[in-house]
Amino acid sequence: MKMIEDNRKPADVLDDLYLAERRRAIVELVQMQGRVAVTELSQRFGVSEVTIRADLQALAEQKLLVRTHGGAVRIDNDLGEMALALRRQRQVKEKSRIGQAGAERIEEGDAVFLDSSSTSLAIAHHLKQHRYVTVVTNSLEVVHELFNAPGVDVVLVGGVLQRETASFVGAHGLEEIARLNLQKGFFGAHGVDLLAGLTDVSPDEAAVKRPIAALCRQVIAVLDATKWGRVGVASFATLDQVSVIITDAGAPGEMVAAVRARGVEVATV
Amino acid sequence: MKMIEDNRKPADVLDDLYLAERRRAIVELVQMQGRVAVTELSQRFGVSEVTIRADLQALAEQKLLVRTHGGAVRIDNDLGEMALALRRQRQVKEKSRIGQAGAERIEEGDAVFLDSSSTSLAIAHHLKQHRYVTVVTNSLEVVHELFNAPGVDVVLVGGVLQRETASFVGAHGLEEIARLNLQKGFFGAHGVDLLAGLTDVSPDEAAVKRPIAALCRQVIAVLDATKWGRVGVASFATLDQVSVIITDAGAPGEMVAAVRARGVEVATV
DNA sequence: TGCAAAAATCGAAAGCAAATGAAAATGATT
DNA sequence: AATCATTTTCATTTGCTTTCGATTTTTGCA
Repeated sequence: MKMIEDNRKPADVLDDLYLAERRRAIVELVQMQGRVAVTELSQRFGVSEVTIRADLQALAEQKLLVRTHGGAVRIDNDLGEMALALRRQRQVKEKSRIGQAGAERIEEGDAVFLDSSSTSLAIAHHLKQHRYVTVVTNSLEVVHELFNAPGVDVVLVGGVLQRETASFVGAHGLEEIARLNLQKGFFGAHGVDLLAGLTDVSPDEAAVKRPIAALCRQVIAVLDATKWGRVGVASFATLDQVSVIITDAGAPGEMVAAVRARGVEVATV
Repeated sequence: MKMIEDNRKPADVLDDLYLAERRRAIVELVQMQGRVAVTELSQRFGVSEVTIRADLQALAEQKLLVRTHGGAVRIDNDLGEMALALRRQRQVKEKSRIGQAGAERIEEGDAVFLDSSSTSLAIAHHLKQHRYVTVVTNSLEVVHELFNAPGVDVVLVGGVLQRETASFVGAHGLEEIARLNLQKGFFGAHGVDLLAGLTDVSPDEAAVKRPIAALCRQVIAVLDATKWGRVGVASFATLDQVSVIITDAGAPGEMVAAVRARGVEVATV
């Protein structure tokens, strides 16, 4: 079914632009919207479709956009493909209030660690507006998320690429990280348990997190309710190391109470 | 009504001043309004349109504005992102062929280094089909390119993110890299010179490449023709360290001969 | 599904008015 | 008289539109 747009909007029509102005505007539009139609542009700028086609062809030759039938689309930017490959996890990011709560605990001047969990990614998303923050991470997605956040310095812990988690393992360059004075470290985990502490399903991931957790003044675990009581194969931090657990409503009351009794702050958002 | 200026021109120099003043005013107008029309300027300054056109042409040659039909618009010094995208598009064909030639030198089982140059990215592109290859890099784009190449193991050299080049600097984790037995290292460069060797414009980048170049059995420089004879601020390898230079037709013959005389293989694609 | 008709989109060519540049003429200043 | 900014004149170019036949995509129907 086709959507019929009622475009009776004379106010939106940009008339009498110079060629260069119109083409600049087209590039801007295509950057913003991702796609434009010849008809739409023709109406908006008050010129014929032939003229718009000439514009699009010229702009396509300058690699400023990609021509398609009926219009044009944004040029495939460097990191767009990766975003596509990892789209599933990104949707989660939008909804997470845990990320917001985590970001609120980060102050100007802080140096923090974010691991490769989806909750860390959510924190990174909410960090974009911050300034004078240094983020240390082993997550490719966190780097991607913060690539356009000029106020945030990003330090990536190198290593071998794990494609499943888009992260790097192998503990490369820990000596340099150790000099960084990390105030807070945010760790997702597969499970939290009184005995096993924070655990991960991947021993490699755990091997990266373990020494970094030891470096952080505060270890902050970010866990949704389902993680309570679960245990993964590899522990990377004991409960004694953990300062704060950020979780959502639905965390089992007895476990929360037990954890609090061990001196861990539990924040529910 | 015509505006008549009472111009008792007192001295010879003031004659030029009036012209210069009008042009300065035009530049100011264009900066403020974003756009000006020839007719509008003609009326405002009380001179003919031909004169205004001469003004606009002169100002356009000085890059103080952009000429259009009927007027002129402000110079667009907007997105650095776009500039980056454009820079990346330059000489695509040549770089692709250089990348192909570089990729052909990589065999099964090899461990190679790729730096954060666009030619290295081209090599990565042609490496996608290879198997049992390990790529060490400090380039975010190389990682991205190889993310969906399951036959290629990727090791990222960590460090501080440089957004302009999408690379990581700071020499994190070089000890681990040193254990890797790198057969070949591919290095783009800002210039190649008999005395300075391979040079880069960024000291930080050079600081990463220098120790890695020292680790590689073979240092292979990948350079398009424009790089010959240029020198950047920071050297990262002497010519003696270089085994092969891959370049395109158009490299200056004398320099190529001189480099060959120094025992460096030069491959032209 | 599959295929043909219909609709949308496209490129080339022709036409037109505004804008342009080149060259000669004007005019002011020295 | 000489110079130089400016103007006038005019043939040419540019930007745009309209038209029309050729494509491509979508739709309708089996």
